[in-house]
Amino acid sequence: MASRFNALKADAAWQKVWDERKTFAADDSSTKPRSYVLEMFPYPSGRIHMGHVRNYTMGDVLARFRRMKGMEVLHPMGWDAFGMPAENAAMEKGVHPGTWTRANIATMKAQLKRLGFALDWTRELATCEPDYYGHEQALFLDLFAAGLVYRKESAVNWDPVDMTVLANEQVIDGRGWRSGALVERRKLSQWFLKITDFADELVDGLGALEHWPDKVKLMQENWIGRSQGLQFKFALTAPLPLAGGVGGGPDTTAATAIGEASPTLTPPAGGRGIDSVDVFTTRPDTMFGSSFVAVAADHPIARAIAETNPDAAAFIELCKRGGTTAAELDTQEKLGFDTGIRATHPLDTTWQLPVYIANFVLMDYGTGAVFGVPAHDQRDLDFARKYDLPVKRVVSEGDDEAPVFVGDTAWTGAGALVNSHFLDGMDIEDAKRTVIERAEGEGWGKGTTVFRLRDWGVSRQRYWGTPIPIIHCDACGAVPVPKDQLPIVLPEDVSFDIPGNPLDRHPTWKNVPCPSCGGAARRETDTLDTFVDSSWYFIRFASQPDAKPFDRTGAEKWLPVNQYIGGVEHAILHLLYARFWTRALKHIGMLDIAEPFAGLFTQGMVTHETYKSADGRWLGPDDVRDGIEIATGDAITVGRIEKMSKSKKNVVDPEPIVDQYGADAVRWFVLSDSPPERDLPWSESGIEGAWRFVQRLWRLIESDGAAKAEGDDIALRKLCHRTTVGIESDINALQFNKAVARLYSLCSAIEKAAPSADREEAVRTLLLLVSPMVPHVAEEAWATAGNDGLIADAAWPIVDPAMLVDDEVTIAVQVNGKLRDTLVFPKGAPKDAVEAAALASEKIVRLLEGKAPRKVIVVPDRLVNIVA
RNA sequence: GCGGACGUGGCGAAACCGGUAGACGCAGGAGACUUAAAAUCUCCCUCCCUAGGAGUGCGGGUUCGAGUCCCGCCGUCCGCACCA
Repeated sequence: MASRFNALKADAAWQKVWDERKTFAADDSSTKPRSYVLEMFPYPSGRIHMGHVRNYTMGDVLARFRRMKGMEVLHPMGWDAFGMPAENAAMEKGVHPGTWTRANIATMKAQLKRLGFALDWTRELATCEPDYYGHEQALFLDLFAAGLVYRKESAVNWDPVDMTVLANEQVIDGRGWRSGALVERRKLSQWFLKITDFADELVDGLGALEHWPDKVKLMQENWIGRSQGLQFKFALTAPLPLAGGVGGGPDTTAATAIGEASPTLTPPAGGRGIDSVDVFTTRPDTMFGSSFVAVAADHPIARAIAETNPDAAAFIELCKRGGTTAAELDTQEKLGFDTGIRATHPLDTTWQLPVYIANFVLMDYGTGAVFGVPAHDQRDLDFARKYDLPVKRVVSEGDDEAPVFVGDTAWTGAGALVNSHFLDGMDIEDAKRTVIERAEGEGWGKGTTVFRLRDWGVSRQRYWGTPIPIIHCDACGAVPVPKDQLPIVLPEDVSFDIPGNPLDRHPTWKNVPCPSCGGAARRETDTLDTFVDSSWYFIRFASQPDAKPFDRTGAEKWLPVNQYIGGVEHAILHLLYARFWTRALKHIGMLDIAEPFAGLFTQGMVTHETYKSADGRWLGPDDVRDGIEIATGDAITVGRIEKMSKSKKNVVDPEPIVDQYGADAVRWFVLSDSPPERDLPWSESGIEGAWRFVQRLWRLIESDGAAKAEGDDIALRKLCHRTTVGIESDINALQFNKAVARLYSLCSAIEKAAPSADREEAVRTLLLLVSPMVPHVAEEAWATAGNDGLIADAAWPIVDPAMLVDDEVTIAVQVNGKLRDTLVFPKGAPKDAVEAAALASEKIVRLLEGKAPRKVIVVPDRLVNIVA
């Protein structure tokens, strides 16, 4: 027998066997209990990285484990294959995005295969192929027919580098999430999905997601940003004439409260001018504390005034120049411009409030106008102090009920209403309710819910995406492409030598007859945001008929995904969109699943030390040995352990590591040590340790079974059963680091044990237990030991509960809570016997010096604490 | 600013419901085997003034007993950000 496990040879051999036998293909018609294990599918950027290896290894262990436990497991893989990098490559290298993407897929697929993942490759899909995106177009049309898709001209986030529109979610600190370029505001006609129709459900549904991290649920909740309050009108004392460009009804670019066409301004009966201003507040209880009204710089009132007032126009310009980054907002002073207009307080028509234009009011939240209550809002207080506006207390701060509020910290806490007429003495919640009821009764306001979430703009001015199946006709408007004409396939003959979208200048693809009237018309040349592609791929994995996106019954057999695993960077975007899409499909009756992902796990990143040369260049791990730069011989500085990134050069490419150590060592390493939700520091010595363990397993198997051993080893047998239960719970909780520790312990115990029948059985158990993690060496050993079939198909060891019971326990003996001695007792020994033995212990007798203990606490089978 | 998570040896980390802190691994040290090296095996490995004492970021508290619970600080990381 060979003394070393030849990973290179064994890996390839077993991968071939799994492939040929389609071992991991999921059977749709199986009657076994089902489990759908899914990792977020990769973007085919070129090569897999360690983050992929870690992500897919975790899912793989779970999938293999569940198969061994007798479940029918769906564990598929595909490619999130549309997107910008392919077009960038096209521009840089003159290669077609499709050619580049498909080559990357081939490379990465081969790399994944070399890691031995138990994937059902028969269901592989790539979102860039017409047999995927054609079905997506059909779904888009279904949503369109259901009224969940609409087109509107709107101010959008325009990324000048990527030359495309970004969703709000894709703008970070005013910059494009991918390009990092400063985002501009542009007006474009865009397609939107009505995610806001589901805003309430998307928040409420989070409550039922027991197996999601609280952190992610909280992030989604904050993102959706539901606020309940009162929307109401302040009447203006004199109508404001509408100047030039602002005339007519509600402004379509202004954000409105969700679910209502709430006008931000109301023309008076005569149809001329603005006579009121709508505001939204979450604190209607504080209405008697208000001292001003403030509108956003781009509010219709502000614009109307700017038409005739140059000072106002100048102030609006000043507001627009203000920065939007965190630091700028923090330091920016609250500025206002008194318009001279006065608003009438709805609860006291003799009370008039000044209307300001203010730089801290946002047009795209609520109604773009607020009323200020300085005593109970810090921002309002800063503003009031600056412009010398009244500061009136309406919620008592402890025992302070004085009407005039002094100090510079607003009181936002609980308290009883004061100085508020009919609200006096109520608590905040009662007062809110009372004011809303009154507003609704008197018709000047309405209880409303406002969301931070906006509708999802899905139009992208790019080539490499799903074509939006719409044709624009001058006579008929936007006409859906008839379903029998799907898929609308991207034209191959495109070039990327000029910036912009090649579809827009394609002569034959773009110009088509109108499906409705037959006249000359143009295809929509925008493509869908790639987040649409990833919003339903998990459904297509579960069911992939040719003629439709999925079969409802087929999909419902597998869905929801039992365990979804991926990076926390998708906590909002992808996961929110997929939750929305699932609800939208339910809404139109295509799928009856409440939530797409029953369980979610967000894994940590793979990190590595960083190195810098003497002259400050970043160095890669291969450039460095024993603290010196190999090329120059100079000493290097070791920097922080950080996420692997090309810019810091601290990337370790998995492929050469697999070449050198084999798939099992890599898999074992990424499962070891660090808890999976935390970052994993990659290290050369760590992978060597993992490789040593694989070899150690192999030696153990080789040394076993030469001659049939006889006899019992009850302790070892018990350890096997205990380890088995432990690992089951570790894997179910995705705590692979703990499972690894247990396996090391079992391995050591077997190595130390004398030959016996139990030891032989223990080796067999160990093999089964490690097989989800290191499947190649496990298969090789399984076959070498003469077992029939694959270990991948073998059953998980059965635990005998009787074997989990210990008959002896070690009892700690403490004096005043400090450990002084230990005693071994049969399990369940009577309290007084244990107490007597503890008090009789030599060490305890010496410590007590003859004094009687004041108290003795006995915890059965655990400890004795003597209080001296 | 708001919200959240986390702080345990040289390092990654364990510790069920408040009950023997540091399992397991990495690095390091000593020894065995070997002509030698590698591999492998055995032992040591929190700190200190070592019959003992101290110790889970710091300071208090509850308890027979606190890494774990409570209060107050300090620090690190993550998310959101003028959200009315």
